[in-house]
Amino acid sequence: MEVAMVRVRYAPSPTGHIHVGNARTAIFNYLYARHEGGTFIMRLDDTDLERSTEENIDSMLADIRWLGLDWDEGFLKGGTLGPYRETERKPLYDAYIQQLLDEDKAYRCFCTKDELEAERGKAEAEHRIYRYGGACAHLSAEQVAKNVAEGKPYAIRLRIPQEDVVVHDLIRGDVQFKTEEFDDFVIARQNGIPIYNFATVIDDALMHITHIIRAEEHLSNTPRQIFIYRALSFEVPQFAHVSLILAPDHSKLSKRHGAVSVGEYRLEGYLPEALINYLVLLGWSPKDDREFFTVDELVTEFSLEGVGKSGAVFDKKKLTWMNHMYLGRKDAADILTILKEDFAEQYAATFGGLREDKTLAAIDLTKGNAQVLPDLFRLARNIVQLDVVITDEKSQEVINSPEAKQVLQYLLEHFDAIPFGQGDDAMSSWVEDLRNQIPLPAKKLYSPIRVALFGSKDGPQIVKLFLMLEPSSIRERLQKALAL
RNA sequence: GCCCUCGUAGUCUAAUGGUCAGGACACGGCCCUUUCAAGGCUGCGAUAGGAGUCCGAUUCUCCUCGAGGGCACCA
Repeated sequence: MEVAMVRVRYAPSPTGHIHVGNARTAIFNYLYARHEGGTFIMRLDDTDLERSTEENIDSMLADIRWLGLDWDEGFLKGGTLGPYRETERKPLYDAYIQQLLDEDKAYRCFCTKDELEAERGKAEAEHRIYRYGGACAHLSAEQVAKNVAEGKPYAIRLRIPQEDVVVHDLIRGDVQFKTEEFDDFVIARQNGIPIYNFATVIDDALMHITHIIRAEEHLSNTPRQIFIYRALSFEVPQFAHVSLILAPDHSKLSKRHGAVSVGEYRLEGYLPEALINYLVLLGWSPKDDREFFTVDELVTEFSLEGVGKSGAVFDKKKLTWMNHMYLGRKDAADILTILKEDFAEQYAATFGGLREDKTLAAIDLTKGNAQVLPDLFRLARNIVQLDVVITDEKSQEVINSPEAKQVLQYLLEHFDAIPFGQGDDAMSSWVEDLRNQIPLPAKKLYSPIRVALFGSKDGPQIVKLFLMLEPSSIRERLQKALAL
């Protein structure tokens, strides 16, 4: 027997940049597909014409590409089961709606909005659960024909069988729903456009999606979707509902909580590998203590069994910490490429016109102290620019101290003794030996030097600064600092 | 209101019907180091509450509470 190939999809509504919650869903789908050797499909749920602009589609795709989630089939990629935009699939929806009508599994509902509202209001007043009363459920063929002939507008409702439904969820187990919770719901509006639950089922079924991995908010709608699968004799796929990502106050993550989209994190200077790593850990865990994973490692390790059930609060501090770790380990050359592309303006302002090896060295020297990419401009500027800007008050105090004068004075007087060009070891021992030359505690001795050369009492090792900077530049910096 | 889901420290999480409930972020201390970061050690800190089953429950059952989601001719 042939094992069915895993096919999963990511079906965003292109309304702009991708929300981190959506991004995590995309990542889970991607990882599952890759882990199973399956197919990852990209479909556009672009029926919201107002918001689904080309511009929004572009920024959404930019986010996906930035994360590195390449898809095998679908929008812009093609495939045999397209089209892959919902707006181009209307004829398919129409055909299946017609089929349901022909088989009397669905019917035309001529009720007006007012009538339905009255019905709903009455139910509420009587404290009953509102369900569609079924006024149009059993109209005679003649009556229907007459209404249609008269041009009465109608929606299409699906007949719901009197049976309980169980959703077999790969993350949550069996979830039971009672038949009385459902009424004959609308699958196509008066204007003929199908509602989301219908379109998505047709799309998923026709594209032979085997596993639907999506956010928990869809769990309650899954029974309705299952009714549609059954009515059309489609095979019901496997479901996996992932819990939501929450704001620190446990509310929905929104703009008022700061950055919420992938695009914003990119602009703030986060690395895609750090974002992915962090996002994956929100809801998924290996069964051990490991926390750092490359995408390749995630592909081998990922499983739906490892996905948790409870909602997760988005903790930017931990993301930032993780980004910091990734930055410290990343090649300076790779960092430089990103700075040039994503932070062109700041790059030009800080490193413009500079020899690239100088820039690389400065980045290499300071990347371990950066939390997000733009930090590098602040940190590296004092290395590559002629004038040193003192970064904070504490550092200012250090350079103003009498000990600082003493140290800087000494260095200038013995400038010729500094072993420039004689290698790391020589410089190292010279820096070491300073402690014998100047009778000061290490802290008092070294921090003024760092402030003079780097603008901050914290940062690179003194030895590295002496090795990295031009001797003439060092002399100048010492003089300037002394003159302060 | 009805339905569904979830509930381990401030946050992300691991584990177990029976060892000190483990790791990470954050926070505090110590070590290392010329500083910060990194690294090492360490401290603070959790099984929402109540019943029940059991020799024993954080784990199984029920109730309560809390949080989130869904109930549309939105997606």
